[in-house]
Amino acid sequence: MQRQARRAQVLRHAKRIFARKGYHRTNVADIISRAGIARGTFYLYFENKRDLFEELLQQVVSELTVRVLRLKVGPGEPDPVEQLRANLVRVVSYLLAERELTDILLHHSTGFDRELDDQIQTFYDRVAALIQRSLDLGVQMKLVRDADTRIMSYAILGGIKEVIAMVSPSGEASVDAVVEEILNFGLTGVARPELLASPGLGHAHNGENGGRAGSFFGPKLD
Amino acid sequence: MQRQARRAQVLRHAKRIFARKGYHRTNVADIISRAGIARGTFYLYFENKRDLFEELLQQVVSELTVRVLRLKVGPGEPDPVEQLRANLVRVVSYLLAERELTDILLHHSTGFDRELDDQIQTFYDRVAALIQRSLDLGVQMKLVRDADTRIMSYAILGGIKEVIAMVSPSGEASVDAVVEEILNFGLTGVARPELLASPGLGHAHNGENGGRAGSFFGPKLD
Amino acid sequence: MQRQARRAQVLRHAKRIFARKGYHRTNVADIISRAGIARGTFYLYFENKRDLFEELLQQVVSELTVRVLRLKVGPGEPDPVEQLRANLVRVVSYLLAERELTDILLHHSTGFDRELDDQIQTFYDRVAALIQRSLDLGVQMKLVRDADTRIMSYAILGGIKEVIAMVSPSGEASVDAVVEEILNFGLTGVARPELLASPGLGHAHNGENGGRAGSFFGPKLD
Amino acid sequence: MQRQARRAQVLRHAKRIFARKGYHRTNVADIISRAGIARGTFYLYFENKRDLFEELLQQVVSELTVRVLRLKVGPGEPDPVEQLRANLVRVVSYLLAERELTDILLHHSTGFDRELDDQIQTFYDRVAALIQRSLDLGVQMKLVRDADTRIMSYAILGGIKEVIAMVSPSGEASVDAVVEEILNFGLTGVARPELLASPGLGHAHNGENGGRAGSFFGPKLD
DNA sequence: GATGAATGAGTCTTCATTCAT
DNA sequence: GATGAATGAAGACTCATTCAT
Repeated sequence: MQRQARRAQVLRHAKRIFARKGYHRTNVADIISRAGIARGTFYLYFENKRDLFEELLQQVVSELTVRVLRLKVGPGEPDPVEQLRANLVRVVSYLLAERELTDILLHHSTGFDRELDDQIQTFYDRVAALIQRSLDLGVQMKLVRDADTRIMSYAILGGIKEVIAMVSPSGEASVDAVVEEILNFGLTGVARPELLASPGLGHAHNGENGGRAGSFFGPKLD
Repeated sequence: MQRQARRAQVLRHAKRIFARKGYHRTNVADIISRAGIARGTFYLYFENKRDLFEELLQQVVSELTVRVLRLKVGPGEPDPVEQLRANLVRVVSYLLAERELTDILLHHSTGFDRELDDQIQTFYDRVAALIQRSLDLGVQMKLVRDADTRIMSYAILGGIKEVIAMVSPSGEASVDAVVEEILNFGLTGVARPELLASPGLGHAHNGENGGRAGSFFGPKLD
Repeated sequence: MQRQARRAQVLRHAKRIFARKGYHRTNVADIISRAGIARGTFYLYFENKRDLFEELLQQVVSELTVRVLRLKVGPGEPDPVEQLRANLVRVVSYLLAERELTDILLHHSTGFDRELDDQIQTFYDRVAALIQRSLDLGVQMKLVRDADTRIMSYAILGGIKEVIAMVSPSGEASVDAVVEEILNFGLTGVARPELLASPGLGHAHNGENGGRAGSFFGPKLD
Repeated sequence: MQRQARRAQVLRHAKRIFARKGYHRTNVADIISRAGIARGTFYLYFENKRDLFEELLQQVVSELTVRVLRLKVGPGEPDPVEQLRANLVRVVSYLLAERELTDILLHHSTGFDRELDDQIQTFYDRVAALIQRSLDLGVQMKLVRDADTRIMSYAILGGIKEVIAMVSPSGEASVDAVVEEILNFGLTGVARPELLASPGLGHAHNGENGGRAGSFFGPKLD
């Protein structure tokens, strides 16, 4: 287990450097000097640089995969939104806690390899598929409007990624606050709810802002 | 002009290769062999590989910058949503028309250089700021719910990016369809509008159709 | 003759640049941009860069060769020292007038080519041989001490080169002053003549500095 | 020490090649193939080609610097000429022993770099200054004729350089013989001493053996 | 296991020279 | 003759990986 400890130590240092400089600007010399090991030792624990990087990437990916659960419907199951919220809390808290892995995933997980690129893309596709499934469920339950849930799911995924990317670097951010914003946004968009509660987009009630909403969420073109 | 034509030719080929393989896996040999020019010729038109890449990147960035207009409010100005839609149409149609540049921007614009990275980040921040400004405007006009518009703006930006990234490679997407999905999603989220104007979720006022979404868009925990 | 004028123009500009930067740091682009001609035009007048450089070098070399005359002895011939002085005046005045060529010869005429190197070396050897011949003549006439005239000749040559190199860059220097210093030095070295006018080196007369000269120009070891 | 041995090995081979071909015609491939090392190994020990060359150059320069001592005057100090001789013996024996470095210094130490060029020039200027100081001392002691000691010092320096350059390649020169020739030449020039103490040439005092050299070391023209 | 010296394939970049217009 | 775009050989340097100790 000494072996595992060493590996972990190197991974820890490499993680930090990869997060900061990305894969290509990080060289093995950086890693070993930070980790305080010899060049040869590095290759005792990792097949090569790419292998180490891949391991870090798979670490995030699998941690995240574990944290995203399929929504369950049925008697006795928690409210779907609660399930969403719980998913988000698990994901976001991990991402914010593991800022370096997050940075690697969001900023440096692209462009070495068809293989790694695909791996990441597959992960995102899986997440998007889960989101889409939830949406489809919502549509079935008439809770979600009947739109292109595939596009929706990627929009939500992208929103989450970008918010996390934005929030991540700047020190401490409240997981809950971020989750609520994402959740609200994903569910309701930006519009004030009372302006929307009429059939169709843009047929807003006349609210207190005297009819101008009509011109804001105006009629769709299509 | 002969000169400009040559440059354009090289840019065209390089664009394709960079889009496919990214910056690091693309070498000058790839570019020149595709472009059918000699090694020296390349350096006649570009200072170096990075310079060429930067030019492509700045091309997208500046084209997009031009296409995103600040919303204007006031008598005689078009409906804000129309302005949003117009922005989106300009942006999305460009991105879908310039698939390769889009790929470069979305997948390969990170990790060589502090400088280039910053340039891209600055661009995105500018876009997010424009979005946020529109949202703030909406809040003032009581059309947008009063939430963290900064986070919202990044969520929207991220949504757009991810949808474009998903839709771009297939090449079969209609600009209008994509724009409408994004717009609807951004404005109203996923929920059926008539379910929203209820207590519990987010900052919603107490609307008239209380409680129907109770089980799905249920009360926040915090 | 238009052709010769063009050539001369290019040579003039190239001369200045070569003098300043040497052969290797000077590139064809430097020369043509200074000379205001196109790249191709350069090769209309010169076979290549080396050819141009060689021409400049041969220009100095042949000018100098012409200026160094064999000493003539015999009734009616001028005093040998006058002949030396005249040689020096011709050489030095040329070198100081043609500072750029001088710089090229003294600082940048080495290290491209066995051939050019040899050419320069041959030139210097020829000059040294002429000097040696003068010295041998002097020895015959019992005016020059009987030493290794070959070494002497190179010492004189080196002295001249170094003095010219030192004097050359700093603007105007009097040809006559330089010539006299060289001549005096070459003929008499540094010692005060009256301390030497005794047989053998180092058997100085007791001068006004009370005998310490004896210890200064002390007895030779060999 | 293993490291130093390797460095020394590379330096040794590089020295030989640089001496033979100069800086520009020598490429890294030459050096490594001679040294029997791989390309990468070269850069393990030297930052780049210039760095290696600079090191060789500084090696000669500093060895020589150490070997040239300021003349000391005062009771108990050795005879000044002995000190000169000792300096020369140290310098010349080093230069003849290190033929390759000598070649590099004398033939290939010019024209890559303002910086290196300056370094060499500074070295020569320092040596010339030391020589000048000795001469000034001699003037004070009335042992050296009162002439432009600055020019004299460069003349002496140049003489030494040229003699060494001439003598070095053959490899058959005796240090002592060369030193004596240089010393005699520097001190007494070429003239037979007994002919010098006459009016007419240079700054000679009127000595007792007036006029015998009249026809050879005749009156100056100016 | 650990070390770090050695490796060499891979890339970029320069620049003298050519040649079609 | 003049031009300047194009050429490509030559060379420097990097860095992930190997291997003898």
